[in-house]
Amino acid sequence: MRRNSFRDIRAELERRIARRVWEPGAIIPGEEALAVEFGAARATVNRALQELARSGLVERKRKSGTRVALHSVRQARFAIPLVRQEIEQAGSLYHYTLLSREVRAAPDFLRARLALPADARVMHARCLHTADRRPYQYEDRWINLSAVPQAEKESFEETGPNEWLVANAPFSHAEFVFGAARASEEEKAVLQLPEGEAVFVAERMTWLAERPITLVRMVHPPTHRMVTTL
Amino acid sequence: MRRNSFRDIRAELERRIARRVWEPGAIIPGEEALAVEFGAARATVNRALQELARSGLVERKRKSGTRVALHSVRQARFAIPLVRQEIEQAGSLYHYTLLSREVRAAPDFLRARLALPADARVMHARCLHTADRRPYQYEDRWINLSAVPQAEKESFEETGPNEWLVANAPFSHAEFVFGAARASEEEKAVLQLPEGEAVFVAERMTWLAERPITLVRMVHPPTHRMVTTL
DNA sequence: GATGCTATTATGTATAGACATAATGTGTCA
DNA sequence: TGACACATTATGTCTATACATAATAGCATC
Repeated sequence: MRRNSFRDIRAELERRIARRVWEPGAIIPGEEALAVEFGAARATVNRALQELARSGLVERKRKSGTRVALHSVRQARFAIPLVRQEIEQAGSLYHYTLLSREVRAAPDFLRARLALPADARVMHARCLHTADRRPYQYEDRWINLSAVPQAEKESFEETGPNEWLVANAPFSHAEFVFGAARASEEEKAVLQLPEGEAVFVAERMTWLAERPITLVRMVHPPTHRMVTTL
Repeated sequence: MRRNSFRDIRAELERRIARRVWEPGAIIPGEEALAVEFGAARATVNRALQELARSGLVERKRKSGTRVALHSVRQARFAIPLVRQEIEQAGSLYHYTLLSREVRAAPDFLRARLALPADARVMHARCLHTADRRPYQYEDRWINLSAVPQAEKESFEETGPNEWLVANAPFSHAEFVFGAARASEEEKAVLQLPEGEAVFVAERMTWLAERPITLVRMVHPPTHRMVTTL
């Protein structure tokens, strides 16, 4: 019969926001008042409110207080699966091919995007992932060798850099960019697309504690769909 | 010169994982031991570790302890802003135009996707959202009038159905689909795109407690980027 | 009236101590 | 040997208290 766990408090606050007990934009009672109401410590209420703030349901500002977000800018989650898993879960046959692998100085665009020093050495790998022998994803990857020096010893003939990095170079922070584009000549050739076809492009940059790890551009045929639920 | 804030501790733990002080899969010292090491309370260390666990960098289990995650299969979140906010936050001028509005029987494809009965009546609205007078998003929306009957009274001349629905029809469940495609004739005309251009397509279906509310197809020019961080 | 200091206030964070809970190990008994 | 109760242990959570910090309002000053 405990009503004072931070989960219970969070759930009750969510309920009140959903039922419009507190209108969007309205200021809700302070931590102290809620603590009294729920018979809990302020720290417990604080935890509940912090989680609501993180999920975007409320906005908090010192001195001002906590208010229900105006346009509940809700957040959706999507999983970041390995290509292999994604394909095998769909019941298809996965196959990986390394197209090229090269160690070189970082090109300017890469240095700019990952904030690398002028003399940075990187690995550039291009790969193709197929599902049932049909092109599924063209992977164009850059790895910062000063952050992941062991990568230089890897051939990536059997295992792709994606799987290798997941197992050997954890990351703490990532940035994703999704978009559409017309297929470049190279993409058209690798993915076996007709002239002028559209492609779905996902780019990912990852860092581990401020150190840039990798930038990858993943290009899919236009049949590809990224699905997520809320 | 305090090194005992939970942020400092979290950062230091991230650093050690990054530098392989603790290998992936290895068990790291317990909260008590870390608290002594950092000269902080156990609760502070706990908070740091919980955040690392939430971001997927470590896995925690009672009694067993905390270990560095092997395959950090992770989830990213992305915000779902209103188009207007998205545009205004970028410092651009937002403008909305209703292209068409029609009440009709649900077409077959819609009945299939939203599981509507044969006699379902729906509203079909087509809108254009511009940023600095340039086409930004073409919105093709279907609203289930049996779930949201008040929508029939709305003209949607001034306020778009998106904003109206957010304020008037809460949803409990949603499904998102993202993809790329070649612009259709209609999309090409509305978004003023050259022949054969690619478009970024986002579709959203929402339900309120099993009742389908709306299906919307949002089409963007290929310059559009959906960005999210982790 | 504009500027800048100061008090106030709500949230943010840290702490010690306590108890809860889940997973694991261990010993007992049939 | 196997089932089951019990002890152990690391994480999970709550409390009360204290102080930190950001944002605001009000006052004083120029």
